[in-house]
Amino acid sequence: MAKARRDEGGGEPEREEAPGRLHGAIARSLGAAIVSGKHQPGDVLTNEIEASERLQVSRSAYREAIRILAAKGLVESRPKTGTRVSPRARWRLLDPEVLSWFFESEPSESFLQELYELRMIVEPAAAALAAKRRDAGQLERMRAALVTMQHETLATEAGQAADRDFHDAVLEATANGPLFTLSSSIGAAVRWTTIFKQRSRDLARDPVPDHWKVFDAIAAGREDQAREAMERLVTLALEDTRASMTA
Amino acid sequence: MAKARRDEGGGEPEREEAPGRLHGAIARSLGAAIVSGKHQPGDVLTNEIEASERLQVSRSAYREAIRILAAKGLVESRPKTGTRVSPRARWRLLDPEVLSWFFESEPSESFLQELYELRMIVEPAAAALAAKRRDAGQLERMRAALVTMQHETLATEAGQAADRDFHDAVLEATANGPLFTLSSSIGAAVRWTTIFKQRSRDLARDPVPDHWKVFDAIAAGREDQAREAMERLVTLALEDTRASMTA
DNA sequence: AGATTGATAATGGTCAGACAAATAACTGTC
DNA sequence: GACAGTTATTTGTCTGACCATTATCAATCT
Repeated sequence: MAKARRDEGGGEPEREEAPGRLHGAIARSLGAAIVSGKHQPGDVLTNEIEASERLQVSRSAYREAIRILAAKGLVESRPKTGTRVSPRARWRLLDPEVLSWFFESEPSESFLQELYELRMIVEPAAAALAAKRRDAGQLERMRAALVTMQHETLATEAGQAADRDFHDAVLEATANGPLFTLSSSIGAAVRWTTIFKQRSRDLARDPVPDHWKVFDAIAAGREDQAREAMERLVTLALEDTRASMTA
Repeated sequence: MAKARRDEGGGEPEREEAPGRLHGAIARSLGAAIVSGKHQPGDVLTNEIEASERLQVSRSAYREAIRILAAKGLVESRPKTGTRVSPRARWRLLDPEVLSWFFESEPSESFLQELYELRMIVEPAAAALAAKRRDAGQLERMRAALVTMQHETLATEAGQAADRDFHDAVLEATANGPLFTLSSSIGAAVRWTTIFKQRSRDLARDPVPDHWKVFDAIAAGREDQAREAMERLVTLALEDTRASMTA
């Protein structure tokens, strides 16, 4: 009899999404607490025995979580001293997971600003490279993304995903592995642009035409034009975001 | 009963300077094997029991190593399927440790090229930002680095460290956290420039004057000038490296 | 035959408790 | 007061067991 594969029918208060692996969940929770400032750099975490007891998990699960955080530069462990939060300069701020932990609670305005600055540096250059190296498949992916974006508008999740996908495709078309790694960071900035704009109900400017200009330049192989078009796009996005933030 | 084993019964040449934590050593060894292509994306690693037995370590130590690699996007574990090497697009290529694993064996020429491309995008922009925001302490750090560099030349370790420190200080002076994160990547590229140049004994061009030009512009607060000076510096470094590589 | 369902087995995931190693802090000595 | 040895605390590692997930394949039903 069709055993429910997914039934969480108990009286439990609905948990979030998939709890996934235990160590992952612990890492996420602790990581979010760190990047949000609940645990500040220099703070010493409660020792493994107590911590694992409090969380009702085994010490090994807790330790694996700590290893994850350490791998991302958030904490450092030493015998006798314990595990302490590392100075912010060592955090891997561009790691996708770290980024996502940042955005679990609302990130600070200054952090968003810094991400935008990075975008402004990276994306125009990426667009120029993409104009030089894009292949047919990548062009098609960009085109499809923009079509979807136009259809769905940024009000739907599908539209927003298409937006991110476009920027992702541009990065990919640079054929530069390290550069492509920044995709998640760019994506995070893009996502929050939309969120802020939605929030203020200020959808005055339609971003799609700006995107098409970038696309056209990349398709035509015009590097400088692509760079400039992307620069305009990011500048406008930043302006919109800033306007929505202060509002 | 085997007690804690630290002896070298097998004869594996692991005589480096890595007496650190065991899980860290395992992660490093496996990570290096992955980025060097010894284990290719899609490959399934031998299961935890066998792997830990072969390495003569406990399963927990091995698992913590795997967690580290997973946190850096190099592998993915699932029950029944096992742990497999992730597609390259998920690797955190800008993570300092991943980078260092890359450089444990000689990295491919194309990878170095990509890092240079990133440098060319990031560093000029960073220099411009630094010109706008640098404080006295950061300026002094840059100056001191260049003085050391001049004294020691790039033939000594101290001189090379000073070189990296200069570039690091510039990144720091941007007052942009995410951007500063790229310091290790830039540093890796800088380091290899020197290695290649040393190798070919072709120390024709003295890089110090180029550095001073960047410094002067940053000290003077001239953004455009700083950007251009840094652009020249990186371009020349790339040329030198390319020349040494083909030689 | 084809699709669906159920059992099987392989693997990672978690747990428990013990001992080892490192080291900050303390203590006694000179 | 400086130094050396001791101690206590914490992470690090080990062992062995059991749980959870899921790809695979066989049995069943349509």
